[in-house]
Amino acid sequence: MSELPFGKTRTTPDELRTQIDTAAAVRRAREGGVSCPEQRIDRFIQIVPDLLEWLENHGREYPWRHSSDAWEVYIAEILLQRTRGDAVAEVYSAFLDEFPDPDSLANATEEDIRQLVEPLGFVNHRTRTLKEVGKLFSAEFDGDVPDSVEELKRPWRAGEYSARACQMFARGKPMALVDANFARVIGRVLGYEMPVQPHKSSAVYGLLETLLPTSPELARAFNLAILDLGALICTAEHPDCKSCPINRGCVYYCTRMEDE
DNA sequence: TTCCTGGCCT
DNA sequence: AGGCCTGGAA
Repeated sequence: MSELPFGKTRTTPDELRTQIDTAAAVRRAREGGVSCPEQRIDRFIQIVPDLLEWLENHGREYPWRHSSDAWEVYIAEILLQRTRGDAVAEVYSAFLDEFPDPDSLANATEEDIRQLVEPLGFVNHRTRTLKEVGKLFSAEFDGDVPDSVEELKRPWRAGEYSARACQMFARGKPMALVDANFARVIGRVLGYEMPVQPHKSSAVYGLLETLLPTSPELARAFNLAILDLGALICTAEHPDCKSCPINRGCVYYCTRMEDE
């Protein structure tokens, strides 16, 4: 097991082509309204190594990224739902300190939980979810974290993204992740027409599945890189395209330059 | 007002 | 699949 927080950040287009079904990606891209999809996907594969190198130098160092413990990662994913990483980092160690395993969470009072997640918002939601997580894992999984997406999704408000992220980042199982960041970044880079709710679109999941490298270490780096690029550079408003490590391969950037 | 490593309800 | 919601922060 590698201890590198970002996974494998050194790769080449040739290595990626052995791990990515290019023809399938082109098909998916075309379905999403991408013009010249063959060239777009080829261009994308060429800039991925730059993206991963950028991650190596600029990626965010959060404690949950240094952990391969399923409980620590799963808790992080729950706390991170629609919440900034920096905010979660403020309460994360205190939370794990008090609730180091499902049993301790199962035995906690709502007030104990509420107090710890207070600064994050979604307080009622999160308190209920965490309580359910503790009780369910404690009662039905012998105090362990289950090892399948379906089982990880059982607690109320533990959904597709959180479950898949846990399997990806804790268990090293390559998983396509779709949230607002992935949709925005991929949509801009490829010129893909994103639906209103990308995270519930099977077409978007399909596209990300085909683009995801098959090796766990590259898949990890790929996912973290897009996540951090979306948070730090390719932001919803006023993206910092000039600083973007992959602007040379980005439809959004190139279109923008032509307009100016 | 919008955004943040979405998910639930109908 | 579409609508809607939760809260602190920018």
